[in-house]
Amino acid sequence: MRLSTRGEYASRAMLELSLNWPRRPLHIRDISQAQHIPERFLEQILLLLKRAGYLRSKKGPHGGYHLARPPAEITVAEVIRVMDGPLAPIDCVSVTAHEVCPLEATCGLRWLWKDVRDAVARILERTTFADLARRARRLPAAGGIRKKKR
Amino acid sequence: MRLSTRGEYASRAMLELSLNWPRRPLHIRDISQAQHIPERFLEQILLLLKRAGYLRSKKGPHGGYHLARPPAEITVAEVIRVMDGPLAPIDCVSVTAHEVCPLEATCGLRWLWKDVRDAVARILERTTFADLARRARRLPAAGGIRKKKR
DNA sequence: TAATAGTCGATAATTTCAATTGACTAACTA
DNA sequence: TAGTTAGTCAATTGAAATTATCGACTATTA
Repeated sequence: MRLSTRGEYASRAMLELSLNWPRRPLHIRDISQAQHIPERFLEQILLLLKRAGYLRSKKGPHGGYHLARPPAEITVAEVIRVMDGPLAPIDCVSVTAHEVCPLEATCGLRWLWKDVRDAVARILERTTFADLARRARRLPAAGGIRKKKR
Repeated sequence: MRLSTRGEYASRAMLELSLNWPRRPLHIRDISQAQHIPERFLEQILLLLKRAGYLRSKKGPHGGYHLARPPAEITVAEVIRVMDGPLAPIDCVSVTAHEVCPLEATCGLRWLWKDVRDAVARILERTTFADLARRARRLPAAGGIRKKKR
């Protein structure tokens, strides 16, 4: 029942970008350092998020990534789905992947996995990156969310 | 956010054993055939469940596996934990794994993953195999058994 | 045009997962 | 007690997914 590292990195990166919103773009490197994500791996992740329409990018000096929409309009569920696919614990219960389950007896379990899927989806679909940013800012904030040195 | 095949097989096998409870033991082969689970793989799974105290076994003719406790006293959460470990989507939020997260900014996400973990745990901890068996029996049973005539 | 910074495809490294194997032990039954 | 049934166990293989890295490329800016 685990979230992939990709999914975790993606949500952390999106949060970092949301904390920065709507200021100038962030470099891959800045996000990487702030969130301790391997730079080249993060590069891939951001590219996927861009292709999926959640980020925009700019090349060259003063380039970088920024959100394509305000944080309040992006849910965690969307981001996780882009990175990891359906939220459902098994396919026969997925809204986005639906697969017909050939076993009768499995059906004794189907409603349960559906309950789980729904519970997870409910939480992740109602939580936006604005919610996350709001709560992140309120924290005692040790060390440095804001980091300006170069 | 996926359930492993192991976890799925284990819960199917436990359901099969619960449907049979408290009659005589089931052979690995019977469970394997009823639930379409590779026999030698199922063997491993049942052994783990036995070692964890959920099953008892008997060798020789008329041997097989049976539940160590009544289905009403075994939750799905327990079985999934035996097979796949903690229910939590990430470790820093797990009740059974516990890991200190070194990042401040991540904490902006921590509460969310905790909510997800709790939601999943709540469902899987309140659902017993007796619940599953009850609902499985009630199904129309498309392939094999016809509904009883009256 | 030099430096910056994202783009892209390929692939390497690692880990996890699913499954298989063979040799073994216990229990029953004829 | 011999023979068969059935679970036990450790080791390992194979495959797939995941995580991560690389190098060459393109766009942008000063």
